Amino acid sequence: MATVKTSRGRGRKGAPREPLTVERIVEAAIAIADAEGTSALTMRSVAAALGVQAMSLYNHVANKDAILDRMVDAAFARVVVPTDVDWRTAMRARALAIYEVLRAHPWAIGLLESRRTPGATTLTHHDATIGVMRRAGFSAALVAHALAALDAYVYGFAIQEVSLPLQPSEDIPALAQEVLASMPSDALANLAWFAAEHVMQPGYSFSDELEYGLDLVLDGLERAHLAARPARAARSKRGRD
Amino acid sequence: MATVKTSRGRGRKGAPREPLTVERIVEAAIAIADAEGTSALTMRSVAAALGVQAMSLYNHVANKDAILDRMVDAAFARVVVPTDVDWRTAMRARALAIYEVLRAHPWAIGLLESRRTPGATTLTHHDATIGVMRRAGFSAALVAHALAALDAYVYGFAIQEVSLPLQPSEDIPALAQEVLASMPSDALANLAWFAAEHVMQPGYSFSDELEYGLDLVLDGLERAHLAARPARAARSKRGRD
DNA sequence: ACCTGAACACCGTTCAAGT
DNA sequence: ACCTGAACACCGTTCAAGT
Repeated sequence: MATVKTSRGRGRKGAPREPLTVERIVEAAIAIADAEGTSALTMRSVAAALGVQAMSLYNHVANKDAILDRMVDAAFARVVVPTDVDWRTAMRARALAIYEVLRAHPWAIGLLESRRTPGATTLTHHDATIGVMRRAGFSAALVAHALAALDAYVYGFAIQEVSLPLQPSEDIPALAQEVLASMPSDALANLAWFAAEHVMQPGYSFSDELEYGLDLVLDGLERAHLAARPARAARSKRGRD
Repeated sequence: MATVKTSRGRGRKGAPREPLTVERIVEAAIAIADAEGTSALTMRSVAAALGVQAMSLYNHVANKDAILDRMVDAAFARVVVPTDVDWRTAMRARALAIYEVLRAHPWAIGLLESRRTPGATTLTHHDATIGVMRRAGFSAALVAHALAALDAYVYGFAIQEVSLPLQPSEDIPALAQEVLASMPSDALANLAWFAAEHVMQPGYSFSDELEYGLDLVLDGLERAHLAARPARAARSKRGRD
């Protein structure tokens, strides 16, 4: 079919300007998933974006699953854990950074579930995170509580936000009206109350809920931390670390 | 190929014993997803389980997406919200029930993300949930906080659990050892400390973390609830409702 | 060593044809 | 009204062949 051979991708010297690498493959895959969603992410589409045939990818990655693993790792590489502030500030910043990544790359949420082999980046990140709490005097058990609770909350919040019926810009009140109209009016009286009282109010935005719950969890952890070691906590107020 | 026509699925009277319905299709789809995962869930596999051709399904459902929507709705139909107990007991039971559903049907977690059209069951469930808090005197804003925080936590916890590297029965300590051995030993000192101190301890089970974080969130909500209406809360201690 | 055409065994879905 | 065979335009992946 295609009788014309393009010379794109080749420099003046005749050598391939951009040789195919795992990094370039993952980069192209992320760009496609960001722009068109995971359903558009196929071996053929990734290859096409790189000006290559689908089968060439198999020279650099084992299969599509390997690409998905790398994509998650690459996305989370952007989450930095601040180490020069107190644990609460650091863990709060980390949670918000993870949330931003999941917002920017919604496909990462769906992929979290199926990826089971943490990359080097993920391991380093967790090491830094644990370090923040360890230096603040957290017991290993409390570190486990904090990691599980904070990550669960952020992941789950991102999931909820993605699965909302409509984009933020669209008319949520209108949808609420329509849904309510389709049912016996008194069957969903509480939902109607909630919609009228809250969801349909002018400034409503689900995203605003993120920090409320996050601070709820951080409050609880702080309380547990102080209860476990009140002496040292008081001592560290005046002095080092 | 298949020259033998079976008479299974037909009663003695010659009439189809189990006519194809949306309910039977969804039921079969759930059974397949539970047993073999979503990757085994195809129009052809669902049809085969019902002793029918793939194309017959289209007489009862619009497409595969419609089946997925129905599956999520059917799974969550099993979550009941107790209405004869105080709000905290009710919301705690609801959270644990949702968690149980997500554990029993791990495919539901992955589907949560993409399903955007709530069914009648989902709406009724939310109405009952809002009712529990409304009757306890929650403001609409606090109801929103509670719903977002609790659901985020439970969904996120289920996601984390599914994405754990290994099944509970397998040897997590062994994996931890292997991972640590593959890196420079001091590069992941905090992770090593955490693993030795906590993950590799005999009784370790990630599932145990669920209730800790759940109670953390419930504590925070209770505090907010009491702070917002201390007078009425005290009054309801002695008396009606 | 890296790239590729052709092919395989699958998908979801359409359509015209059967009863 | 409901079921179906054949076909379409896709998938991920293998393999033998090219350079």
